[in-house]
Amino acid sequence: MTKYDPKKIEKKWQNIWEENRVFETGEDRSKPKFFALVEFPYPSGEGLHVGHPRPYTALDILARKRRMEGYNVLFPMGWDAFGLPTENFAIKHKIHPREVTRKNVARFKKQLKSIGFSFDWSREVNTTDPNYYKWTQWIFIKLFEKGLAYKREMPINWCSSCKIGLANEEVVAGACERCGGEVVRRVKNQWMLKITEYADRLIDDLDSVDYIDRVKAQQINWIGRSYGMDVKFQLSGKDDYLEVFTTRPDTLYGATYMVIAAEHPLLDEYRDDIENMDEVVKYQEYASKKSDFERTELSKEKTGVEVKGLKAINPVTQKEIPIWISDYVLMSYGTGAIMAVPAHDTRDWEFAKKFDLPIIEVVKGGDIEKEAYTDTESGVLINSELINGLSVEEAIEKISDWLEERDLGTRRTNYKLRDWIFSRQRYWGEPIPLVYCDKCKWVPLPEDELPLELPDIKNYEPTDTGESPLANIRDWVKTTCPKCGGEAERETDTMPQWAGSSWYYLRYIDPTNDNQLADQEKLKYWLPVDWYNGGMEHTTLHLLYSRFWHKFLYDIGVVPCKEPYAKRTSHGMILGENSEKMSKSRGNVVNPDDIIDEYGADTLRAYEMFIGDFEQSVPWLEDGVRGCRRYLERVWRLQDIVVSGDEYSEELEASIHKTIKKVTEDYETLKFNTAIAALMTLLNEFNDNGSITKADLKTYLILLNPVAPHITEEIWDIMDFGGMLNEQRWPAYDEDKIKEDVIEMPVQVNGRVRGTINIGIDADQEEANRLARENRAIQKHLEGKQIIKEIFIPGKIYNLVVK
RNA sequence: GCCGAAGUGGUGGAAUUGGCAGACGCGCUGGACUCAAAAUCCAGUGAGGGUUAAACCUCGUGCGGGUUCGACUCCCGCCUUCGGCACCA
Repeated sequence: MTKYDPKKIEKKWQNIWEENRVFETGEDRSKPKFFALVEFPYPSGEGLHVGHPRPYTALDILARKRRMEGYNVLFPMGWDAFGLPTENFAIKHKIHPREVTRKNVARFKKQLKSIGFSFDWSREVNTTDPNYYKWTQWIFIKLFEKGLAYKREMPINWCSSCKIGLANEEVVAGACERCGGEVVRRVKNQWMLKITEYADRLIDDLDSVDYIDRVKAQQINWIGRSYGMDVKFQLSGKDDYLEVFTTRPDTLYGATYMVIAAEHPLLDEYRDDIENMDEVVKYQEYASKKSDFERTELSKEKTGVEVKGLKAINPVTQKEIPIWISDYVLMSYGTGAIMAVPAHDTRDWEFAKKFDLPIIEVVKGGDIEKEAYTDTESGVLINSELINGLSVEEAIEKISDWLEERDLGTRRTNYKLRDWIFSRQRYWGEPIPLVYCDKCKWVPLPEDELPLELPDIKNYEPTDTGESPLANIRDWVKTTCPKCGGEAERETDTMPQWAGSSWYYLRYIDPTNDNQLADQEKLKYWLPVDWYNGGMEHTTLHLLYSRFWHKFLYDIGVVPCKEPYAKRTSHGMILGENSEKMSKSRGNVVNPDDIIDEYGADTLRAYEMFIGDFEQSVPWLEDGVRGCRRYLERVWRLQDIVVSGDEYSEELEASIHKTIKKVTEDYETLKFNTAIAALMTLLNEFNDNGSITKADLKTYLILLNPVAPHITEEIWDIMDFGGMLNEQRWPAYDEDKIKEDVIEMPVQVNGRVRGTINIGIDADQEEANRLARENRAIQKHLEGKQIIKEIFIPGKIYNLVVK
């Protein structure tokens, strides 16, 4: 027997698969289809680390298995290649981002190919390819035409020393990552997408898809739908009011003051009435330096300033109450103002205690001297004239009706979800294909002018006015209006990286179509994606954005179904040996190239899957890699013990059927670690048995093939089993062959196992009792005791309770 | 802080979803083979007690309570770690 030499056989089989186009997807519509999708990577300069192949191997296993089960499988790969790190690299090293991307993609592709994934490379897409982003721009224009894209003033992070806008990532502890300068919030006119218009559908349609529960929960909570009221508080002595959103109008009698966001427009409007404007402005400056995240931290000390000279009137008590500003109220949620009910809200309570504001209990049950009473679900209203004695639920209804009758409030659904800030003042993104004309305002480019290509420039730094670098190319910016032919200027903002990744799965279906995003018939056959696996870190942004775009495309008749992904699962992260996140700065990054070089791609794949629960994060341990290599060596040596025979060995038959069942089910439920453990167990049984038939080995190789495709193909070939392994049928199992007639049943006395009895699978309690009494170990625990209760679970356990 | 997860031997993890805790692998210990080493093979391996050896007993799934004949699994309250928090992707 030859030596197991992964270097040789892996390259060999990768070439054979490629030459024979084994994994290219056909259009055989008679077969059931299986569209398996993994999140396409961002081709960073660092290349792959061992975290990347984890989800890819998982879905590769499913793709390979489904092919053997007779499915027409689409398993594609591409590049999410626009983005900030490439641009920053380009700025630093004076290399065009296109060139950086080209190199990175080439490296990634070579690495992925060396792992032996069964991707259909003929369908590769790249978001930075003009033929691709033509359609990203096309979708944006459609959104614009349907009124779902609009411009609005939004705060951005502004480095006061570099004079450029910064990504959140570039702001470290309130300072600019590049220069350490102070970062403040500054408003900028930004393109926004109305994802909020789809909020209800994005929640409700989750009922129709098979996503793991924690993904659904995260999406629902992120959208944050709540039912409540907009309540008007009249401004004292003014013909104007301050509106708040509240989910608890029943606590209105307990509203003893109001808090508005530091950016609330009211402050500007009534600046002449405000007696302490200096103090207010100072606080506004203070708040502008904080992110929303820092502002809402509960643990921190509450800060705020009373707005003197302005008062509001509580609509039910008619009492005048003060208005404060504080950074715990955000302009981006609700109306940017709250009615504070300190007795029943923790933050309001802390604020009231600190600034000595009145606290009025309106729901009975807590001790408001000690803390806010917030767990009010079963409470009863007090100190609330109109609704005293009512339950919270009844009180909400009654007071809401009362307010609506008097035009003091309106029932409304509110969302935490905010519209999507779509503009970036950056170079390396899709240009927004709009033109501004004084006469016609914003005008989209006609379809035949797409793609609007990114112009070549030398300097990628944003301008010091905060505009994108494109604004400096006057020739490019100056254009004519497509509508009236007059003078016009191009939009210089680009799109965020999310744009290209919001619809890439569609392009795989028809990657070279020049006339439309994808052919209708093809979309009808392939959609929806049957199984989409990706990281939990993409649950709220990418996944939601792409569901939003898909729904929009459904609305305009481009795609045939409401949801893009029928099923969504999620993998855990692979950590470094020190159990910390792999990163260059921590120096714990493991490169798959090194693993392949030393142990082979099959070992890498097997370890990636055997390492632990697929859905959990887990540290990478090189010792474990060696264990998988040893396992494959043992598989290789099975060749030594093969004897002829087209039937399963009698002694192994039951185990083989059991393993087929276990492996088949475990692959489908992402329990790759236990599938491999079962294969290891069967291998041990093979070796204990001393010999195996050809049939035993054939089935074994097929079951292992999705995990370790190269070694199994090679053994199949050496054994001359005929054809290629990847063309074989997935084995079936026979339930009758697995069933055991007699089982070893544990017998407990007072809940502790004291022995086991061999008992027929269908035996009854009487039989169990007889056998248990015959068993000496069990007998010992029954002597001199009285049986007061017996629990017998057929086929499982027998428990005797004695006294 | 808010939302979502996780916590089991020296170690990665397993446990048919309330029924023998620790499958499978790693590591370690001992043995075989070898001039020797590596590789390979065989045996052992949760902790404590007990025995010449076994049997056997007690404890044990982050911490504290609870439900149950029976809890890693369910309930209540904590602690710790990880993912996300909207311009990293």
